[in-house]
Amino acid sequence: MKKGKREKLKAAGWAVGSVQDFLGLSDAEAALIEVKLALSRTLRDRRQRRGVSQVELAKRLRSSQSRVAKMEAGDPSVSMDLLVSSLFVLGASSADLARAIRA
Amino acid sequence: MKKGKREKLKAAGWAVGSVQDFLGLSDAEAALIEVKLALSRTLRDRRQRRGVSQVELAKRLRSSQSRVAKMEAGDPSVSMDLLVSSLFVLGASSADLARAIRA
DNA sequence: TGACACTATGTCACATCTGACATATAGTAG
DNA sequence: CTACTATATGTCAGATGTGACATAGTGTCA
Repeated sequence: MKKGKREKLKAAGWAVGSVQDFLGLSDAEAALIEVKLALSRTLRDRRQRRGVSQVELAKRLRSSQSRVAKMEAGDPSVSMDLLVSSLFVLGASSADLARAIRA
Repeated sequence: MKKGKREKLKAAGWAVGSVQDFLGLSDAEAALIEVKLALSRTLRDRRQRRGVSQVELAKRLRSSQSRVAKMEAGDPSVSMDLLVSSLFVLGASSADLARAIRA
């Protein structure tokens, strides 16, 4: 799977949909990126609402603050597995997850 | 994150929920596994309904038949990113994805 | 019978993701 | 100013995921 494209995307600093064909992304690639960005936003929102710091969340995940920052920044190096795990660690339910994804 | 636990799980051949504390899975770990298994089932169902073979799906994904088989078998070596990509390649929408997850 | 299509499972080299660490910036309180 | 907390960003060795391949099993059709 391609991944370099998302790097360019971030460099361009535009919304995903608007640069899809400029970057030559397939519909499936673009859809996946959009879902991951939606999870990123949901994660930051949920964490902040709960008054949890990135350091604290990292501890609960047995990860590191820098990785949490990357998750919330929509960094392409972050897997969907990690994003979803983080939401669950913050107490989200499957229904919450489904709601976050439904664009 | 842990992964060996899911191997045991498969070996045991039981439903996820029922062995959660036997394996010492946290709620978040168990929830993630359940979501991935739900995606597996949805993938097989969608692929079959569309009359697409594993070989054909693999071609569209630029992956291989064996990986598609592992996806549908709920193999722990398969990432959520790949499962979701596959659903999108099969024409699923974000709403379809959300529906599959809401277990 | 044999030939064919579909699927399952194991292995492995290589690509990607990961946690940890260093470091920088911004805000706030003393 | 200093000290502290929170967050961002880059790097890298080691862990995990990946496609490709081999091979086996199943069902179907002639």
